[in-house]
Amino acid sequence: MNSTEQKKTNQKYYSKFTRIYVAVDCIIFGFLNNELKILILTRDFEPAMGKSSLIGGFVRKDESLDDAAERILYDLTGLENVFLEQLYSYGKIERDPGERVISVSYYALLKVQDLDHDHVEKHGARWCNIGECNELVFDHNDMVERALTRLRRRAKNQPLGFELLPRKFTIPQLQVLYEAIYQKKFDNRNFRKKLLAMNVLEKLEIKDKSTSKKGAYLYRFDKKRYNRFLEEGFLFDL
Amino acid sequence: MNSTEQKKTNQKYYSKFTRIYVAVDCIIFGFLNNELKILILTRDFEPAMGKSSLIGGFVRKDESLDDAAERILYDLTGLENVFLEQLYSYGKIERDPGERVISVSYYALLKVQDLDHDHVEKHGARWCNIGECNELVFDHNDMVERALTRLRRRAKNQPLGFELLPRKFTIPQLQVLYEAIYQKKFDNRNFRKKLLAMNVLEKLEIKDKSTSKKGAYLYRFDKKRYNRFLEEGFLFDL
DNA sequence: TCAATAGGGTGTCAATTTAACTCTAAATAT
DNA sequence: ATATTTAGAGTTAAATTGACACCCTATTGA
Repeated sequence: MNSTEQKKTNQKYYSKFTRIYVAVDCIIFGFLNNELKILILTRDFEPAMGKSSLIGGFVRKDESLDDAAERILYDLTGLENVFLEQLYSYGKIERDPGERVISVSYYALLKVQDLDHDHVEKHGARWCNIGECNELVFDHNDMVERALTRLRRRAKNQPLGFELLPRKFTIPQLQVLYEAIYQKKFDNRNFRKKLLAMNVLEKLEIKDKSTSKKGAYLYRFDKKRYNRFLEEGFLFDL
Repeated sequence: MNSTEQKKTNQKYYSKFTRIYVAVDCIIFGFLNNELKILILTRDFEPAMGKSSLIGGFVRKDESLDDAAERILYDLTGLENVFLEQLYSYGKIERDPGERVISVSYYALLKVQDLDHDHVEKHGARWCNIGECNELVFDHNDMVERALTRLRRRAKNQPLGFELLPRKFTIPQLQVLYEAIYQKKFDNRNFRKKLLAMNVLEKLEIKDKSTSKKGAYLYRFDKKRYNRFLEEGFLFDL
């Protein structure tokens, strides 16, 4: 059997089954005004026109799931090389009242200072505080909740937090971020101690004075040290 | 706009997009002969006829992803109410050479003593040791690896291990299971200590003498105590 | 019947890790 | 110069973890 015949046979075999619309929905996290937020938009199409939803789109026939997620993220934000991870697939029959649609959710961590806010607003998207966006369409609230759970777990074992801050950041900034993620205060001495003990930060000789008179030293995440750290099998836990 | 018109509009909107075959593949774990194994089968259809693969099938239009996974598991094993959790979705364009297929993987934990082995064999499935089934079709090896990683993580934070043993089991049995899962030895005193400290086991007044002359006490997992335990926010870690 | 065997069951201690805690230093604004 | 504000550092007690060795019990077969 040659390749063409092969394909024909397959298509015949597969054609007994249903094909289904597959969508990707993104939970896009950002850290603004010392708060953890996600991007949402108001739907300008049916079903559920006028309601708030996550940013999503359909998977095209010439792209993988990951590609689709990257494309959707790029279209909205203009950003590439953003932290993006698949989360969970939602497949209830009636989850989208319009049609049978399966949705694969992804969550992204943006450095908001890289963002062109006008571009985002032009697409009708806006930032919504975690915990204040409970009125999303379909099963999007479940998606957000699952994303938060995942983020909280991941941020304990991997230095994910850095993905939400500028490349250069201070330790107090990082602490505020972690406090926003976990919704609780950390002891600053212990936070600093554990963080520096991991030895994945490079201290710069510059201070950031935007938040204090004294000024706080800037640090940079050192990916090489982090990789060494992973190979040695250590665990990151704040 | 009434409901029928609504649906029509949606279909028109959605119809610009591609529909895709969606499959479910199951990584079915079992504990036999003191080893952790998974069920695989030899494909009797194209593509990749004759090669080994996980157990899978296509999602039908009248069932959710979870339903499809349960159905596939039931058809092969005749079992219901089995531990089953969604794992990850695979969406590379060429992952299945026959057609564009997206696969949502699930992993299951079977109590093998509940299993009708003839029934399973009639379906052409067989048990394969973890680590000895590296020659699976498509991306199924990735699926197995991801399932193992997940199982190892979950088994630390939830008493998942019980799902792979009979309802009544001894502590040494459980330890052997955990050693098979993590591929390392545990200290039996520490294992027992931590396990019993969680207070989710009910000790029975019967001994199992199948593995020793002295006999080991049987225990039963106490779901009520476990739920209380979860509500109090404790963590299970061996 | 008694000795040997094979696996089951138990407690302590040292080392490490975690969590709680308070003050001084630096820079700016008044 | 003085007041204000945030950054940054070290100690100790408590809890947790991990290492470690011996006796118990039922069976088997000499």
